[in-house]
Amino acid sequence: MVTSEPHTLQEGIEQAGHRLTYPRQAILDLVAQHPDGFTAEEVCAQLPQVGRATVYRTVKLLLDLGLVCKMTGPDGAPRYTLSVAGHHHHTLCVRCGAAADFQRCTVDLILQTLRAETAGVILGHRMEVYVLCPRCLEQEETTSSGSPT
Amino acid sequence: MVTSEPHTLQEGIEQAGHRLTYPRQAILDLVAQHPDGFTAEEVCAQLPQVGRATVYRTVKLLLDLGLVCKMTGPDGAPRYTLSVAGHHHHTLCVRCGAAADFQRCTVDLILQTLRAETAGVILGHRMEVYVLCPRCLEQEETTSSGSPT
DNA sequence: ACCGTGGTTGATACTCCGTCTCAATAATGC
DNA sequence: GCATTATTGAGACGGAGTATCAACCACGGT
Ligand SMILES: [Zn+2]
Ligand SMILES: [Zn+2]
Ligand SMILES: [Zn+2]
Ligand SMILES: [Zn+2]
Repeated sequence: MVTSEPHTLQEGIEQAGHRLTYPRQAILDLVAQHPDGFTAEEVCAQLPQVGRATVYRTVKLLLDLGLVCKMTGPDGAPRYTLSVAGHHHHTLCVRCGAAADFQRCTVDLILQTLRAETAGVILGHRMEVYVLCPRCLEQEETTSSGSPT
Repeated sequence: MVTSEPHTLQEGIEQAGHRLTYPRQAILDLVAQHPDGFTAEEVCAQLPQVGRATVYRTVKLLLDLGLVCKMTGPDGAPRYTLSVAGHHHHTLCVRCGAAADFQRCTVDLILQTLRAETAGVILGHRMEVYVLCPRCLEQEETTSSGSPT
């Protein structure tokens, strides 16, 4: 079992037969430091030495390799986060964007019902739960009671 | 019960105190003819006499009034469809874009679990089911068995 | 019917996000 | 070290939506 489940982004890239170049390494490092998720533009901003095209390409590569997940904010803004194994979805903080996984996907129940009702074929689904994360919630409360401008 | 539940887009617009102008009327008519859903650009294309800005503004207006729903395709492309009363979601054909409602949203079950687990606050959710609609499914089968190029 | 007010329009410029192009560059195998 | 090939990055490009702003039109008051 040499080339099984990659445990790091680097491994994933190399196992897929892609070169681990400097720009990629930089992006991977940055991404790994943001378990809460990130946007492509955030990466661009923090790595001015790396070209925008390369950032987008690398994110897409990670996406194709299943190493990161693509999420959609309330306004449709795309956001990415490190992927975990297995079927899962995310909660997304509407304020800071922090993402968290949740595995329990009882969507299957809904799909079963749908499958029985529709003559078409179900291919997949998307689900996102929008939250105010504990940290932002706390801030919100502090602000509203503290300094009522 | 004079100004209750609007039954047409026109009524909805007027009840909200907005003028029912010609451009709007044209957009509303077109939208009403596309129960399967539509994109803003489709409307633009079919109504060259109406400015793009107006199309986008009107769609946004309908959205704000809750008369249409905004969906997100697998690739993130926005699409709109006439709204129905009550909490619901949509199935979206990945091929032709046709949208259909489904009311049964057992997402609540998931949310209950999440609520118990998280210290944050759940504000909302998004869910879309991607399908190959009956019509497209049929075509697919016909094509693959009929002309194997 | 006329006028004034304010909502509405639409051409255009602009922003944002992401992709494409293509010559220069870096990694790899020999 | 050299050829081969993947990768890079500056900049052009494209699609989607918004901002601007002068012209316009619907409507209420007279
Ligand atoms: Zn937060
Ligand atoms: Zn699921
Ligand atoms: Zn279809
Ligand atoms: Zn729901």
